[in-house]
Amino acid sequence: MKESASPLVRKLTLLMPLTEEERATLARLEAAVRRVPARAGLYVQGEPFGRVFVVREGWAMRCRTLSDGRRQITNFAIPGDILGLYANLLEVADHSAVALTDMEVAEFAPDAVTALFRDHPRLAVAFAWCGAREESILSEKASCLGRRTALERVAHLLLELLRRLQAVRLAQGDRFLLPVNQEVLADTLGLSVVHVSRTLSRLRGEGLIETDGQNLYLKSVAGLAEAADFDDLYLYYRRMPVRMQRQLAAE
Amino acid sequence: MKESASPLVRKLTLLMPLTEEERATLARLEAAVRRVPARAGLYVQGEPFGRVFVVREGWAMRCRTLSDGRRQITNFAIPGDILGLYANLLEVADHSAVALTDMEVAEFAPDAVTALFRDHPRLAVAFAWCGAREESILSEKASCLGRRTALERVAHLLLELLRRLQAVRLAQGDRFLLPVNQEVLADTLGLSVVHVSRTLSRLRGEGLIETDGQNLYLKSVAGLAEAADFDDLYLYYRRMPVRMQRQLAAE
DNA sequence: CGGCTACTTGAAGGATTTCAACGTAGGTGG
DNA sequence: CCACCTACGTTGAAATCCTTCAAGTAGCCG
Repeated sequence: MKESASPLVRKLTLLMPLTEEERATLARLEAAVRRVPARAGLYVQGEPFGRVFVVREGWAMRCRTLSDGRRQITNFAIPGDILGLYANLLEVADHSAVALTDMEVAEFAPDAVTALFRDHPRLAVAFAWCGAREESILSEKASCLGRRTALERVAHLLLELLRRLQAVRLAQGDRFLLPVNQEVLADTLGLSVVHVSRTLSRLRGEGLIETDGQNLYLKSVAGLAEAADFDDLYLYYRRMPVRMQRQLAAE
Repeated sequence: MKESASPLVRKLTLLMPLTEEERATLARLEAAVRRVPARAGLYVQGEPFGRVFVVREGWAMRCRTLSDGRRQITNFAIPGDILGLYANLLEVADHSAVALTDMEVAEFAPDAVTALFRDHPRLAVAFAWCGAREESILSEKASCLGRRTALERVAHLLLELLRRLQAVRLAQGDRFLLPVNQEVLADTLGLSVVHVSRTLSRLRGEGLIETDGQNLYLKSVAGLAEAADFDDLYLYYRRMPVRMQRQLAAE
């Protein structure tokens, strides 16, 4: 793989080797690139979806807002992630996507996804895999919010982000940049800002992490994994089942 | 629609009208029917998925278990729901599916899903819609677990179940049978059994619900919706976007 | 320097959990 | 037919985790 490959290509390559033609198809899909400033909305809960986005640079969040302003961030989107994959299926968005940093995104019409499913079965599977993975991450988030303590949730989130960033080569060893403030973390973790601050202090105190502004260093990945009961199975970083690969090759 | 239509057909019909041929295809898919006793596992976290299931009768749950036994139920499966839709994409299951009651399920090989996607684009969209909806329900669950109080969570769950059961005609007005004990509710809601009991009492005390064993009567759907900040947008009970329908008709 | 935002810390309060006891209903076996 | 057992729901009291309120600090920028 070329070092210049897009984050999406890097991510999908973990799933299955891509042919030159498939790379070219993805490159065409990612041809229309746009910059999005921090805090801009990509799509908004209750309004039509509009377009599909592939994150190439920067972070976004997907969130739901209650009528009194309480907010739950359901997932972060990092480079390589797709936003609005189901735009074709829904009249209006069931959640919002908002840029957390300045971003570079590729955007295309939802119809392009339909065309991809029709003309490129292997890429269709890769996209379906992205959707399945999204669902699995959401599932794991539910088990964090419902059944893990504050300390476990924070440790779990940091490990998840590390693994996901490593997959698209955006971590430096066990270090990465977390470009969000503690209010955003609180809304991700289902905690108050104050308690996020305390919990991070505690992780620092136990020697599990170090922080320097937004720079994070997971000093003991093993210790964090133990503290969080973390198992990365749900992130799907395994090859596609062999049976599936054979089936696709036959087409 | 014939009254004898399967719950899956009833559910998909809400999305788009199905042709006779599509109904026949679904009937073939649901041909191999099997009974599953309560407490049996359909697939198990960490083990290969095996087969895909369509619930025809009875309830199941999808859940994740932490290593110390804590459990989060991520969703209930009721008649018309599909379990293991992504079986093809994953080597092993990221969660378990367990029967909550005696069930009747249709089962088929994951390859049948692949074939369906290849040969029946409209049904493929309908299945993708099921997946998208599953993700949306999970998202809403996250916002319940992370940002709603116990009372709101319980009210929200009851309303969600009512709407979903109504969609497959398994509710009697605002009454339905909830075939689970409070321990299961607790693991769904991210609460303790004791607090579920107290919260249900409170809803009864406020005249919002009545219970008689497992029979539930939502006395004031409006009151519950207000208490829960419930908006059924996330359940996707809207027709497919017109644009999408046109696109498919053209094929 | 003042004013903003973000983070931290202490103290008090509240929501929920845990522990424990009790009641009821259904099922089983003597 | 009754005694016993188990599963489930309820209720009270104490404990805990987390939130809220409040104040203080640090960094940044005009």
